[in-house]
Amino acid sequence: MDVRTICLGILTRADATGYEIKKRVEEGGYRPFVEASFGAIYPALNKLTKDRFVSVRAEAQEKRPDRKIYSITEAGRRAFVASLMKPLTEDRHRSPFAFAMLFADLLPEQHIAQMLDAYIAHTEQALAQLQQADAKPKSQREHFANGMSQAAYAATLEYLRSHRLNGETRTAEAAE
Amino acid sequence: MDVRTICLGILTRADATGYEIKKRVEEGGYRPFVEASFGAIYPALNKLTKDRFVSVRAEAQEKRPDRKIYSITEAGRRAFVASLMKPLTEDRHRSPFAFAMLFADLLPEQHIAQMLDAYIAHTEQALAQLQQADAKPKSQREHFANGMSQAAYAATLEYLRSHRLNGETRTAEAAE
DNA sequence: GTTTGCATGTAAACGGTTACATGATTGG
DNA sequence: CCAATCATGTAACCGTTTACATGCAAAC
Repeated sequence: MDVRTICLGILTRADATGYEIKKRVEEGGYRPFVEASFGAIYPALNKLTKDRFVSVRAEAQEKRPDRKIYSITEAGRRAFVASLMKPLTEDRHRSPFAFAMLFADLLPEQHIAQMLDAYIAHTEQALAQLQQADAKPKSQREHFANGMSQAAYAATLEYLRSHRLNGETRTAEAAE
Repeated sequence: MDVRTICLGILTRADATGYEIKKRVEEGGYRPFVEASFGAIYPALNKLTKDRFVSVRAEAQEKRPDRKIYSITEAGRRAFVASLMKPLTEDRHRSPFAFAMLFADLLPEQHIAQMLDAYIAHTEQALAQLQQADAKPKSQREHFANGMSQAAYAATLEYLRSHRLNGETRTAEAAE
């Protein structure tokens, strides 16, 4: 999902500025499977405006840049739906942690333990954020998508917790 | 994990040509959390050679380009371990499917069903591949990393299967 | 008094993908 | 007969990240 499509999606829910779009991507139900930085969002919004997929109205502010509030147009809605309808690209799950684990035999035992702790903590956080987002009233579909992510995170956590000590024990045995 | 690091990792296991590195990334335990294309691998190997992290020996072949067999050097091993030791970047899970599901209310019911079926089939395949890779003798660590991915996939599948019909029923009710 | 939040934008650099070029061999 | 496998490599292009520029106000 490129940033243009992400922007269109967010704008189907409500009008927003570039700044607000970033916030919405970070919070709630969009994370963890989409991302967008300012450097990508602002140019994307300009291109969408040129293409007439969104319209802008500026709101003057004192001592601050004007708020540029974007709304999706009918053409934008059609383009967005069209992009969801055409065959989706595959999920891409890049995990430096999992990759590192494959080579854990090259790493000090202590460091592996730290990495595991950090990863578990991080996954717990992500899960908590998803649960929080889920608490707010949502459409059934959003609930569904959120639940899918929660299921994956919860299973990962359970696996890590139950295999952590085992792994250490086995390594200790192997060291004898 | 950039392609250079991925190449180094593969080469810690065994010498390989660029072509073989690609194959090993696609098969077995590396998928689904790493990827690398030829257009990335060959330049990466050239850079690694320049940096003395790998060495090459060419094997002449008739009617085919020479096989260039790469070996990791001591310096390469150290660089690889160092890159695993420094703070890892976060996992990035980009899921066009999950994103599309968030906006499923904009899509025809039939199309959603198709997307779900395709995604379930795809996830089943990925899980099967992981289980297959796991059947071959592996180090404990590789088994651990593989198991983590399997747990996540299995949980996702279970979730999708158990919520699929519910989703359809609810939608049918909502349509009345 | 420093950090965070608000608010927009540009430009250079980066890493990677896609398509192309070349071409014999084997298997369906 | 066509597709896939083996085998390397280049070049154009793409989207994105990162760093920079600007600057007030409120909260801690």
